[in-house]
Amino acid sequence: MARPKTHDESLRLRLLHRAAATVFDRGAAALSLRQLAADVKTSTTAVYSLFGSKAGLLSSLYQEAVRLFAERLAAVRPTGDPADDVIRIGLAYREYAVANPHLYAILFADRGVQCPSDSGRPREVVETYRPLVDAVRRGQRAGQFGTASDPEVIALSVWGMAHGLVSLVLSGNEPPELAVAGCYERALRALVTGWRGGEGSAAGRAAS
Amino acid sequence: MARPKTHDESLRLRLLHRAAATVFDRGAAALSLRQLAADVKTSTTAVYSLFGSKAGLLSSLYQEAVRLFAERLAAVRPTGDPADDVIRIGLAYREYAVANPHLYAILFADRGVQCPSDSGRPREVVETYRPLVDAVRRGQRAGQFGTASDPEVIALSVWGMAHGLVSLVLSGNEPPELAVAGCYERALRALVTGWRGGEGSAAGRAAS
DNA sequence: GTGTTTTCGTAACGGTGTTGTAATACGCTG
DNA sequence: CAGCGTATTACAACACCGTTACGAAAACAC
Repeated sequence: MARPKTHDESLRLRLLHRAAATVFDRGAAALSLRQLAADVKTSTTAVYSLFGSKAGLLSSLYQEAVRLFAERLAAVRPTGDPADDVIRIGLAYREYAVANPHLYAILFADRGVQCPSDSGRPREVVETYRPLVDAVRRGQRAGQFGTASDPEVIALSVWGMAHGLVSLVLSGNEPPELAVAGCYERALRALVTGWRGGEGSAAGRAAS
Repeated sequence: MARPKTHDESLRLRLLHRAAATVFDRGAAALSLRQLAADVKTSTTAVYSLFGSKAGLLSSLYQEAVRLFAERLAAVRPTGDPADDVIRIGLAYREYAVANPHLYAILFADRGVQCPSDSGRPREVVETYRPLVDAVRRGQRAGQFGTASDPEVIALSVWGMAHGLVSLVLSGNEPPELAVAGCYERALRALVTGWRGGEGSAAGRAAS
């Protein structure tokens, strides 16, 4: 009927791959559609016909990053010690973030900054912490965590601590004379220990 | 000697104030120097003679935000229960972040994104967690925390958990069926409890 | 060979931060 | 009081961005 399509799946992958490379080592802000199109020897129109907009391109990149992240966390196989599984998931979390800081930044970027089109759909990052919830649930059944709190709550606290310490490092807000790397695991273990006997045993009940 | 200066301290404050207002409710990305200059009825040159660049302006804004943040955390007066002081500092942390999300975002933004000029100097955010370290130190003396870890390490874990949970909320990565608001304090208390008896009492020593 | 239709590259639009340049407005001098 | 010197400012140009309108290109139908 008309001229043959060159904005096909192959070009889509090439664009995605090149964009991933740029974002990987220079960040999402350093990604220019003009430069990207020139690198892949096409025009900016290709990005718009294949991804809709720059936000759409970043959204596809986001999907890919989340997939890798979920794979990395799911690769932590359960052992007979669920509490230790939680720690190892936390370590894998940190490992991924340190290895791919810019992809990690895309994962946890502000909602407003990115994906203004499909902001209705929930972000899939939250799906990646399912293995953590499962580990906590197994730990509760094994008596390693108190049953006073839902496993989701305990998992969220671990998730928050991992994300917080990793974010401090990646954003350059690490205390100067104190390396997070050296106490990350100890902090996680302290938290796990704190959930053991149910919360609020020592300092609880005062406020709230 | 020449025409009178209008790019003086007064204009500097007006620019800073107007920029703060814009950043406060629309974020740093929505701040345009042209719009800012028009609002204050001057030219963009004023920003460059007073702040050097947009990054310089944001850096001044950063200083201001850090000052407010430090004030808010220092306003938590020590009581006879240091462990509870730690919790209350954590709650104040969250309160500030939720009340001023965009200022909080400036505080913990990527180093690369912002302040490319004065990136040599250490960031002052780390200074704001001094009250937390002090509270932990008092708690150790009172026997509420184990002495196996430096107070800086314990404080950093609390700092990380607060920052992590708050960041998850602000970036829109909160689990859908689970409000952080409802378990934030419980998580902090669990962590404090976990540091009580020295770390690693239950799940320790397995890895590492 | 002409028409039609789909597709794509180019160029333009409105916007940004930044910088070069020319006009301004005063103090000093004659 | 006129005019110069100069510090200081406003304006316009520059290079770049994401996005979009539009005309050219290409393959099929007749």
